[in-house]
Amino acid sequence: MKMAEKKDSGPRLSISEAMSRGQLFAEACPSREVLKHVTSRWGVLVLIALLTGTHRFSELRRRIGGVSERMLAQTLHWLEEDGFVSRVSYPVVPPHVEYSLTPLGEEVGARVRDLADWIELNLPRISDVWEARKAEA
Amino acid sequence: MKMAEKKDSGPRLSISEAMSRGQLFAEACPSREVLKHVTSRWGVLVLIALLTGTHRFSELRRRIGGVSERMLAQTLHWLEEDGFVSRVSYPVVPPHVEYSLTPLGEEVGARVRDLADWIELNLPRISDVWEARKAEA
DNA sequence: GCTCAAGATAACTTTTAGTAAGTACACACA
DNA sequence: TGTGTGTACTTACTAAAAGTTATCTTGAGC
Repeated sequence: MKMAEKKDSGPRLSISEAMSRGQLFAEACPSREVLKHVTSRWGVLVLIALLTGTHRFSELRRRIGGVSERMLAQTLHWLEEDGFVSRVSYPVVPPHVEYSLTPLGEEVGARVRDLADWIELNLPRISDVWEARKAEA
Repeated sequence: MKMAEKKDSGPRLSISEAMSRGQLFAEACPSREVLKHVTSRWGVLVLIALLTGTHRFSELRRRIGGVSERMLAQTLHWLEEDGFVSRVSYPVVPPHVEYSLTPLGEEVGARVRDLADWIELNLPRISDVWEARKAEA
């Protein structure tokens, strides 16, 4: 873990470049934590699912194929802590909890959906690349 | 034994629902694989870095704070396989390899950058949420 | 001949995600 | 009275992924 050349190892960004491009390239940037939650495997799907409105825990679980209860709970907790998801719990038995997006969550969710939509729309172009690579191998 | 024995056979999406919202909610959707590469911790940063032009391996390594050689190599390999990154290797010693975005990579990179930019721009709003939560605890 | 560089890779360790099970309580059914 | 069901978690365990370290290659420079 020897990072002796600290002065030389950093990115050579001018102040203006750093301001325009942000701090994401810096290791300790707090944005990375948020990005990690938002772009996590299940975070993406939770945000997209909640863009269509309020959902209960088990509705989300059924809708998002392959997610485990543990991961769904953890992902919802992350997104709630970052202020993207609002959690409303009704003190009834059996438990009834509703999850929805905050205004902040709707904004970030829209970007995530754009990215996901692009990928789904362009999947044929991507799988062409896969096929071409297989053919030449 | 207490849990329902019936294995969850996947989301019950009608064809029209599936077509309108895509297959991302289905467990076996190939888009998820692409999404995983694009939204991976280092994939995001590699795409954004390459949006500014061609870079060599060690330039990327220096620019993206905290990435290990192994992870950078793996991420570049994923993105190359998906057709987002073009790798040009010059047969010289020491090795000289240049990485750049394909047209496909520029398109997806733009979406990723939009998302990352939103997060950086709105980080103050998010950290307000963190602060408020800390204060009430 | 020794060291260095750049890019890659194999062996090893730590962190994270996924699996299975348990919890509490009301209601339905028998 | 007892069994079973649904809901929203939580905990303990295990499989998988990410991260760390060491090594390889090959010609140039010392």
